[in-house]
Amino acid sequence: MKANLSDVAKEAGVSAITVSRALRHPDKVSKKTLDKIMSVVDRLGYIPDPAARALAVGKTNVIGVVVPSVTNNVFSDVMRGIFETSEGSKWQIQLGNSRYSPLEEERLVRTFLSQKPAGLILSGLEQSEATSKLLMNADCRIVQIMECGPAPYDMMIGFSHIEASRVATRHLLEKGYKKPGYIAARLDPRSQRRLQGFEEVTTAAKLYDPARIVTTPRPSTVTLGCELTADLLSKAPDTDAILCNNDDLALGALFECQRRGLNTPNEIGICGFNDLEMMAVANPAISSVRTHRLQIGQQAMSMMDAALAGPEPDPSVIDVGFEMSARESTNRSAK
Amino acid sequence: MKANLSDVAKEAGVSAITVSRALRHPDKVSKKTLDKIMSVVDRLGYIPDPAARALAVGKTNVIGVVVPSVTNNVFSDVMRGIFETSEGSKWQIQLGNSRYSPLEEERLVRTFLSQKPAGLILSGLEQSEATSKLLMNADCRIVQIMECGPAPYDMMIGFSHIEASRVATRHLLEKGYKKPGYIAARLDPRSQRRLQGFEEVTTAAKLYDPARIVTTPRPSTVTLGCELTADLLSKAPDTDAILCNNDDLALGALFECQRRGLNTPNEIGICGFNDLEMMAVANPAISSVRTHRLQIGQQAMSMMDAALAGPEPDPSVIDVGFEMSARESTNRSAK
DNA sequence: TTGACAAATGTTAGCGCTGTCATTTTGTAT
DNA sequence: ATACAAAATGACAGCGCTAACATTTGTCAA
Repeated sequence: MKANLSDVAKEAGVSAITVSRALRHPDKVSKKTLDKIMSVVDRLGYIPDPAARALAVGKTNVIGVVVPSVTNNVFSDVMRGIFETSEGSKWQIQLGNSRYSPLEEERLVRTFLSQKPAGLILSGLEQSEATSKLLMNADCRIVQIMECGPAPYDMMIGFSHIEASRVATRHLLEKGYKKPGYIAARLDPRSQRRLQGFEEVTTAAKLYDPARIVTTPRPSTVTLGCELTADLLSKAPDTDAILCNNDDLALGALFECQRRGLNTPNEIGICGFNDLEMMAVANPAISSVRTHRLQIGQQAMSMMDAALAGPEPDPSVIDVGFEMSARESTNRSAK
Repeated sequence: MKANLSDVAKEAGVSAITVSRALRHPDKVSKKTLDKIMSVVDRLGYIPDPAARALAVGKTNVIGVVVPSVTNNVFSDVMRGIFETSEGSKWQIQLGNSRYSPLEEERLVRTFLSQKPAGLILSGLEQSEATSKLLMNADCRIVQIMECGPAPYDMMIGFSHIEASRVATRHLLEKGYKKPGYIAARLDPRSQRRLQGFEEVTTAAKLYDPARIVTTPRPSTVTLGCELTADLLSKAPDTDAILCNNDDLALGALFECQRRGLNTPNEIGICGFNDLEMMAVANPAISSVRTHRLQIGQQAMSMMDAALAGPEPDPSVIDVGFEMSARESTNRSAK
């Protein structure tokens, strides 16, 4: 019932390989036969079988994407960028959710590699030993996203998390906060580097106090932001600012402070991370570090496309940076 | 360099087909040879080539999932459910983002079908004419998610959006609100049915006023919730409650009302839709209609798995319902 | 007109796997 | 020991496509 290459070939009065060429390398076929073939393809509604092609060529059009979470706002933005940019191209995006587990990531990479993908997009700098080995020997292009660091497998796009949190911490200190705390959930490597940036800067300013750092392995939610804030404030009631590992927590922190009648920013400053759109419209508007999530997704896909299409993309490592979005929630002098 | 079936066969001293059987139908192979083959498989690190298998069998292990948005919280929860439940199974999830466009959905369905997938998971009741035709003739199982309605292609899991908004609207009326408004963004078919439920109930109660309905095709955000609320309040300043098409808008509505010094719930009630976790911790806590998004994803995948594994899943159409989460933001008498 | 070369098209074989059917081995009852 | 069925294994072909090489056709200059 479904037409295949030789059906089209027969109908067009040419050989199968000519049809194949017409479809894959139209410039290798004369205008006349090309037209004829195309009209037959249309008429028969022919659609090539990707499995047969994959078998013959030893490669697929699959680009595997491994993200640690599909619900996290950060990665949904990245994913959107990837999907948008791949649209219309021949690349077939295949998504895997590693749930922040290096082992699950390894399993996914294995599955993807068995499909002989054209490319792989992975999150972060560190993979399990085994995954690393797989990737080194992989016969496909690789883009690492979210972070910038040394020794990429291939290509890379992201920013420095430690530098971003240094900037946010300095912002709090500049605003005059003297007893800054830190709350974090789900300490993946990137979160840990952000915490590290906070510790560095506060230590240098002689304002470091481990009692003001509250973390949990639980996944981040707004509700958890409330709980961590409550925790922090019970352990160290004199805390005058909270740097939050992400915006969910920051919103939760704000809600919790409101509930306790603590004025933000005067009694307590709050700063988030990522700068989700809602930060700007909260009351008070919440300061945050803007990260370029959509752009990371888009450019990761563009780099991949470029690398697969032809000449090497230049550069192959991109630091997209970040910006401090200072708002009311840390503007102590205001009001 | 990479081992294939016959490498394993040679090494194990059997024929290729026996290795194939050992892997696919272990019960058709004697214990002794099975053990030998498995040890060789391990030693050689043999991984079957899915493309070759697909070509031989005329079917893949792919399950295509088409969602209208990868950033929308609703669908990220659904996706999480699907990914979680598929983990460990042989099914390979492939995700497509239709961006709420029936044409893009059609393109995706075409691409998926060309891969001879085992199954397809689609969002919503209505597809383009062409998509419908494709799906009717498709040689794979289909699960429609998010909504329940008549005439499923195959299987279905969701809830009644119109009934859900009727319940929410009645909740507002029961709480004594007399001039309820409605704000909505991105009017997909499901949003439209929710609006319809609101219109029905307010009309029946003789409280319907088109001036209190503000909609936009723009994608939903918290910021947009602020804007739509501002719009609504400028058009109909005496509005005493807002039913929001989703929780992003509801949070925006709350922020905007706070900014205007309007007390929620006394001067203005606010109700959202979906009941994202953050609704419960806002100040005041925001009423919403809880929808079972994770469950929809999980069960959609279970149904699919069951249908592909063996006997027909029963039932093949599931209404997971919803619950009204009444909170402070609509509790007029409180405080 | 002819030869030389490029462009266009065709032939053949094979990618790695599994369905079908044929054959061999094993187990069981007489 | 024999007969017979059931279990286990194997030979072969083919899924639909494309790389590599082979052949034909077309073009142009001498």
